[in-house]
Amino acid sequence: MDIAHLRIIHALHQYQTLGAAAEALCLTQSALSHRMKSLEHEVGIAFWGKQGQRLSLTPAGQELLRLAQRVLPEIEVTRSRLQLMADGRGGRLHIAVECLPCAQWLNPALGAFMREWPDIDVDVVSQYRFSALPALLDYQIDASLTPDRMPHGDLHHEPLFSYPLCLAVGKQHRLAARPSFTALDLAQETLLTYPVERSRLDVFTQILQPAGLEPRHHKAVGDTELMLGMVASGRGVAVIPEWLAERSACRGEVTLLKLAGEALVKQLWLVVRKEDRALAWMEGLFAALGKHVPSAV
Amino acid sequence: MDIAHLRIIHALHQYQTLGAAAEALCLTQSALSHRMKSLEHEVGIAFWGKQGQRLSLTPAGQELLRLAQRVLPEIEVTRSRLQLMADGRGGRLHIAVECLPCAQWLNPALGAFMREWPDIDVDVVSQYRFSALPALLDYQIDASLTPDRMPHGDLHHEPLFSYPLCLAVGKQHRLAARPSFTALDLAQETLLTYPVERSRLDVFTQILQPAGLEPRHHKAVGDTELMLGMVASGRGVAVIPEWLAERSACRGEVTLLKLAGEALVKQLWLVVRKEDRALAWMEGLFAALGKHVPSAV
DNA sequence: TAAAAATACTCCATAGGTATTTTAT
DNA sequence: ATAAAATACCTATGGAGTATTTTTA
Repeated sequence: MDIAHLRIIHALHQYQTLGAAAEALCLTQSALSHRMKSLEHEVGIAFWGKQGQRLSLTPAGQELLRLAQRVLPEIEVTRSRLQLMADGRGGRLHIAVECLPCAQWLNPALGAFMREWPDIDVDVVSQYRFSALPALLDYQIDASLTPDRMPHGDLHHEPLFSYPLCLAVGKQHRLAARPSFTALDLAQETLLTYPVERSRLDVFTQILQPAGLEPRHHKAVGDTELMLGMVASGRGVAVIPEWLAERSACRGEVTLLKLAGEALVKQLWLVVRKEDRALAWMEGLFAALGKHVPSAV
Repeated sequence: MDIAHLRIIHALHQYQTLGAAAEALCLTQSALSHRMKSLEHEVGIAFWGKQGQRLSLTPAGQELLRLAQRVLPEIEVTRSRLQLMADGRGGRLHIAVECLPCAQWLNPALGAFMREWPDIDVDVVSQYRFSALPALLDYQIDASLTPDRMPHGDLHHEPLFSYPLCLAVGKQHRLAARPSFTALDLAQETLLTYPVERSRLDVFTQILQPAGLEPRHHKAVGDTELMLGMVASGRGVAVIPEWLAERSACRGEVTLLKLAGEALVKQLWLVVRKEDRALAWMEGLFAALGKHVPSAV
């Protein structure tokens, strides 16, 4: 049994005569007759009987017709989706986000892209935190938003924007008057971080651990606004991307200090498969994200 | 796009390697590779990428897989149904009933058949009252239960049983003591019939109209039990199949009179397409119905 | 080197065409 | 006589096989 058989039985039902059905299918009456006869021989049952000049479907033919009516529309949907993908107008963009604040920036930035490319199936997923690389290569996701490079010959890293990490402290904090901070300063503080392992927190990997220090206390806070609120009220300090804290700083709720010496600069990347890099809509995505670089940068 | 492509993508997903999938499909690895490549060229998009030795499905491939997962089971169901029909084990038996009392007899009689042939899709329909013949030839129904022959070269008439029509009157009725009745007797009565046109009522076509007579009153009653109840209480008389009234007569609620002269004998037929006549289950149906001939006959 | 997919090349099965016959109005 | 399906017959496409090459772990 083939899709062709379903097309034939469906067209016959629609156009009543084999000739008309054949024309609709860009085939000849003979071809349709042949094809269905072969299936009839294969399964050993007739699909129609001659009712004068008319053909009417036997119960078996009606069974086949029902299958056609269920299945053909689904096939058409898939065909057109594949066509859209092939034309570069449609596609799937499932983005994995590794860092929580990144998602906060990403969502509004995606809005413009989705308006411009309505046929792209856009989704943001936060699973795959550690396995973005294999997930990308395995086509489970189509892009990864991350501050860390994941070098691989089949992957393209699109730079989005770079930004310094800085220390947010409350207005009244003893460090607020200082222009910069050191690892030693942190050792006397209550440090607020996102609730992830230390190995994924730059404060530890880049600042504290190299100096062999520990913060006085360490509290995990899941929400950025909440975290900045705690900083504002003096209940801790936090090392976060400058652009994330900028708004709070403007409102005068917190003060931002750069790291003493060379500032700790991070880079945000969008990692995609090389094969997808040149797609028109992928270029569109890069452009749309480029236009949403945080004003603080 | 073909069912084969869906089978391939499905098997690949299930067995992980093309070789294993090919084995499951009784084909070679080369065949699967070829076939999918040709579809890839046709629609212009790749369905998988090599991930080392492993193949992983691209978004397009996943789209195709989803179609396969939806569609293949439906196709299998239809295939097995057609196979059942071809083997003569399955099939469809939609019976049109023309006369209301016939249906009352039919339903219990079908029970035994359905137990014996569980794969037959049995249904009783009361539409097609006047168009049973074309509906049969057009495969809209598969059998017609009727007291009237409908001669046609492609139809087979299976005789079920014959039965006399008789007049049911109340115990206290003036005719109750008589052994038989005439058309003239009816002219003075309130006649109860089923709510259908006169041309389909034997009382009129066979008895009253030949004698050029009319009943005093004529009331239509849809339900047999109700009708016999009205007869029992003297509110009318009814000409009905003897086997239908037999139960009430036994209970002494009504008295049955034969038509004077030669009794009016009817025959119940099951009309089916000649091509279906020899099917094993059709023979089974005839046998099952034969065993349910009303005891009164 | 082993295991897998892709490719080159060949073959033949069959889908589909043309022309004709059959069937029904 | 017309309109439709079935059939006979032919052709060529393309699906599937074997053998080989390429890729990767």
